[in-house]
Amino acid sequence: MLTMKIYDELLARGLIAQVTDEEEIRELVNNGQATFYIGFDPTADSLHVGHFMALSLMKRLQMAGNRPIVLIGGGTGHVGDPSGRTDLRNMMTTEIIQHNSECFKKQMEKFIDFGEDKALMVNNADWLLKLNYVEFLREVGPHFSVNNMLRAECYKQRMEKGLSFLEFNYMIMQAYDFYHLYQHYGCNMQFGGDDQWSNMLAGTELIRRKLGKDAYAMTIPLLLTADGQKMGKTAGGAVWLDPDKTSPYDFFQYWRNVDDADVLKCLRMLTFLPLEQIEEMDKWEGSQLNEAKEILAFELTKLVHSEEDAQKAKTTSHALFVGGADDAAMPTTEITAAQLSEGGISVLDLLVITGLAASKSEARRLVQQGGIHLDDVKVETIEHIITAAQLQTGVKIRKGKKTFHKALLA
RNA sequence: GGAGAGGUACCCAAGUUGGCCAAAGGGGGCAGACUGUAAAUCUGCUGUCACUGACUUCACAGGUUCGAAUCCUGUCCUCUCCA
Repeated sequence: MLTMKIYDELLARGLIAQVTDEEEIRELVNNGQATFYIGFDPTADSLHVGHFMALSLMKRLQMAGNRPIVLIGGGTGHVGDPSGRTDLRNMMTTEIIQHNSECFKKQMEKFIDFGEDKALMVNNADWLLKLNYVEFLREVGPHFSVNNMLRAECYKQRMEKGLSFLEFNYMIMQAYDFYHLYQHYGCNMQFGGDDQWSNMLAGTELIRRKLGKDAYAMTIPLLLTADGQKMGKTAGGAVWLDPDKTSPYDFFQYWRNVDDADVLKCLRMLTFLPLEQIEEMDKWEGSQLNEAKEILAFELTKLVHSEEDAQKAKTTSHALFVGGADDAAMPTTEITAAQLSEGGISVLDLLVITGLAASKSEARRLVQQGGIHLDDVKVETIEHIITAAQLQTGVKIRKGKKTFHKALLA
């Protein structure tokens, strides 16, 4: 087990979905001879769980001696990838793309070691944005068959809903990226989510046609829940890596609450725990899985935030669910004096201010349905008032079974 | 450019003989029961607010009418076929 090479470890962890040439890739990767890239389009101002999986793959490969290139899609972001989407992406302005790229960069530096030429970060805006249309068309256009492109899975789904020419070009841009990186940085491999498969193949194809050289591609399975949903999505949106967008506690809780059916898969794919240890957990059943979930949550919070944050989140989680005192990591909202009226605040207002309810109507419903507890006492009436004195010491609000929030007087 | 179909709430989708429509149904989400901070199941809720009432919604802007998601005009967008 200890001598397991990286490729087989990836395989064992379920991190390989499709490969262009298994033997070659195994060889390259195991011997640390791959210079590989993964592209990240700056579609938001923070990375999310989906990106995390790619980053952790990158890290694994880097530890095995391979050289990663992080490609920020500052250029492709202007076009928008239609893969895996049923609707048109909104066009982003150049300013937003730049801002997002910066945010990505900061977050990534936490995972990947960019020191001493061990890894590279490039932005395809640097070469894509200055392309000349006609020149570009003549350079790569002849190598793509529209007939073939239309057959690609990623476009098929869009054929019914409509696909604009702008998006149709995304594949070509990405192929060109690979070609560019191959030429300038000796990048011989591309990794990405399974939904990127056609785009990645287009790249290897372009390299073969233009240079007569071989390049490889490998995809990671999409992280799906047992019932086929994309992982890392909540009703409120994505689970972000930015602690200001998703607090370490909430992040911890997200993983603490995954389905039984998904725990082992997540442990294998996302954590760096030794496989032996994970296989051990695979034998666990029933409520014992709760322990596995906690390990999962702890490990991931540690990776994404810090060991300290993970410990805090865990302690708080215990305090809230099994009893205990330390609830330091509970999301907290400070109430200002200006938000009080006559020395207090109504439950409804409080719920809205803390974001536990999106509107007063929702807050009212929550209370009426018995979903709100203040310091473990059920709120019986929508007219309930919380006094300034109570806020002074801090009020623990519980919404439903597992959402906790603290309100404190500023 | 021509012909046709269509744009309804978070998503899908009814509703177009004008009032009984804040708008069926499903999904999702939230809450309650059950539980293991799981799944499945059952129940309720799911536009906003000053909530037994009022207000704003059915692509957008106008119009007809006592009254419009439903009728008329214009605009924008999508799909299908033709070019």
